[in-house]
Amino acid sequence: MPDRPLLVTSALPYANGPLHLGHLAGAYLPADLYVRQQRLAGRDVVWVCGSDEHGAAIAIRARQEETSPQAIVDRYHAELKEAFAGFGIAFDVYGRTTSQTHRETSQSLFRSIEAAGGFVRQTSTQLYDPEAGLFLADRFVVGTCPVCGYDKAYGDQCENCGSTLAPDDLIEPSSTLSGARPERRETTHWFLPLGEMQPQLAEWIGTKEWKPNVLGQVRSWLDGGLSDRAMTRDLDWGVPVPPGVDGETDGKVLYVWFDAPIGYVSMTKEWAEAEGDAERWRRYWQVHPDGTEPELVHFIGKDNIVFHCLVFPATLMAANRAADAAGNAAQPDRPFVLPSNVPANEFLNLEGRKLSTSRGWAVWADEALAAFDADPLRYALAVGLPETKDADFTWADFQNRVNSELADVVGNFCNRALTFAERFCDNAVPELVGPSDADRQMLAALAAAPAEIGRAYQDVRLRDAVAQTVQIARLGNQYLQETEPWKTRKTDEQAMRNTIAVALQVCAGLGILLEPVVPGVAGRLREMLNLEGVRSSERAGTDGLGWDDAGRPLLEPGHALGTPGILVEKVEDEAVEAQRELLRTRAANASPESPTTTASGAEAAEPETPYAPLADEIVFDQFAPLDMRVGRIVAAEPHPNADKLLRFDVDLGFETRQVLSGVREHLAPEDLLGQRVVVVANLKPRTIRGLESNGMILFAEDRDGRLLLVTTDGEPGAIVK
RNA sequence: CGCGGGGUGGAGAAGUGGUAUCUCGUCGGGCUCAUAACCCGAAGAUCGGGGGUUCGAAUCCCCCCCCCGCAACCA
Repeated sequence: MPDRPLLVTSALPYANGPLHLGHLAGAYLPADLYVRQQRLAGRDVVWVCGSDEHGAAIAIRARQEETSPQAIVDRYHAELKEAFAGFGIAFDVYGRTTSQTHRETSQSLFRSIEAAGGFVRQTSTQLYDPEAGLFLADRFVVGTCPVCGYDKAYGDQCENCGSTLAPDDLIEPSSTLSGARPERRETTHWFLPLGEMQPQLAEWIGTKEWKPNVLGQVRSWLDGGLSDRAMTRDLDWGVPVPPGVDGETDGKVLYVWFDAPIGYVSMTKEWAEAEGDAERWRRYWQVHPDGTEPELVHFIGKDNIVFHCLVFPATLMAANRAADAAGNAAQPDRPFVLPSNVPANEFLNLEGRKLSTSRGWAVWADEALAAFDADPLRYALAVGLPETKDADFTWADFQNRVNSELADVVGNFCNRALTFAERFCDNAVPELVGPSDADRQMLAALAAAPAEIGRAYQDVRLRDAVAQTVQIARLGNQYLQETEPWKTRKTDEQAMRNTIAVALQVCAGLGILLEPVVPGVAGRLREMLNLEGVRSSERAGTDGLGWDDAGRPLLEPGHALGTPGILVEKVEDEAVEAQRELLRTRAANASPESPTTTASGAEAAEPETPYAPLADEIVFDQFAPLDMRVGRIVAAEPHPNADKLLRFDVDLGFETRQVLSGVREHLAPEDLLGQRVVVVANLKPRTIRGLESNGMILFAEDRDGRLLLVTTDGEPGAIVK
């Protein structure tokens, strides 16, 4: 069973931002640990990843920054690749979805599914921006509300009066992208008929023994009933819908969630080409002619579960069905395998708070690597992986784990054995003669380690695997304490030599067992031991000493050792304090909670986001209908039935009324109490999730999305004009 | 009654019917080969709360509370 070829994937990072510790802990470090161990164990494994470079978010961002999407993805692809390399994340290939191979692969898959009737086409009318040359989502259309005359109503609804609108209802509609007047055009998209495929998917999922968080999520989707999903978009950035399929393909691209997972396939192809055997990718993706199935494992964060457990498998099923239907004898294609495991991780918090890149609450990979080696970071993340629930990364914890476990237990144990050998055994491995019970027990524990720890890796219980590895060094320390070579040196020299011989064998074993977690440390340890011939954990192979060899004595008697030294440096207080300070500073500059006044806050770094363009000119008659009043907030509390809403009682002088506002994630109720704010008082009341909102409180929104109160000294009820 | 995951000594975790385990931290002791490291011992948990099933419940059933994610909502 371990002989089945293994393909591992890590979620493709989206190429519009840099890498942070949360990403690493979710889909990359776990996969790296898993894959390195499998490679050491001699497994035939390929690990693919790459940048996801398509999608509307990148296209829109390029427009806003007045640059090309290609320029954005080029920049972040290079950054991501470098950050991964810095952390020792050893993919076999790191590709990108803008590559030619990927375009061909995803188009060809699309075409064959389409040809076999695997898609359903559905037509609808949508607004089209003739200037920008693309279709617009409703919210990218603004215009004047036919109900209240508000001039910045969106295509789906008016934020002023609450009317639900269709883009067609707007007076003077314009595109937020180009300002052009949108046209109505018909558009047809290709849908994957998930509803129809549900029985197949359910049957397939039913046989799985995946993590509870994954299965729970998937079952929930199935119970709710799957609906068909569009696999194409009207956009000018992405893999074009292949020409030649039945239907209008102009201006249409594949939906990112259709093309990105196929990236796993295309990147495997690119890997195979680089290996000099272009057809070799099939070995890891398709059922072999002899019937053996490769294993496919997706490492992802919990936010990607539905795509990897339902949508992508459905795509592969559709492709397999298409291959069957084609019945093309000339090119009989073998079926794709479906994922055998999807070990999705939960999320990593930072210092007790959720990560938030916009609020500066994140540890960026390059910053962390500027301050620390990759290994200590890898270790601390690995022992605190969010495997079963969200985990918290703190710098205090990082320092503590690295110092008291990696340095004190592992590093110091090796240092004890090596320096003792240097001082009292001529820096060579003594011969084991007439071992004691303690010696035998220590060697037995070492012998059992590879299988036991290997099982933890195999089951993707990575925290456990790492803890068990450290446990070997802990046993080593106990063993040294028990056998007391510093005493037997004077009373029973052979006993001392036996102790050192055994301790050194344990070190040698650790030189392999530590490799998946802290490859740099493991390499240095092997150098100090002068232990050569261990196979690489960075690419698959069977040459040299492997995982299972870690359990047996690897050092011959008389073997000359290298130069002992400090194996793991401690993390100094100042270093972690500097990181905490960095985080604090950045968060203070970005945090909406920080009570900085306008005066002192003005010194803060200016965000790079451009100002929103000025809206179209209006005439006084359009402004006049608004009746705005000063109101004093006399009660503020969360909406009982909505996560983002606050409920206010506002005293308008002549009456007190209830107003709802979607600011819960920006502002704390207690900070708002007693404030005098500006209220749009003649807005038509509307009920939202069970409570009526009678007016609208005005807020100022910064360019980075922060909300601030618009306050005034006026008395409640005062007219604002 | 939206859906899913989780709540175990100060912190982080293991434990799916039979004396509550491990790591860190704390306190006490020991050792000196070693990175003020290591080893031994102790204190510390009525396993989120309440009911129930059982000879026996952290574990099974019911109700409730809290945290995280998804969905909804953001006048």
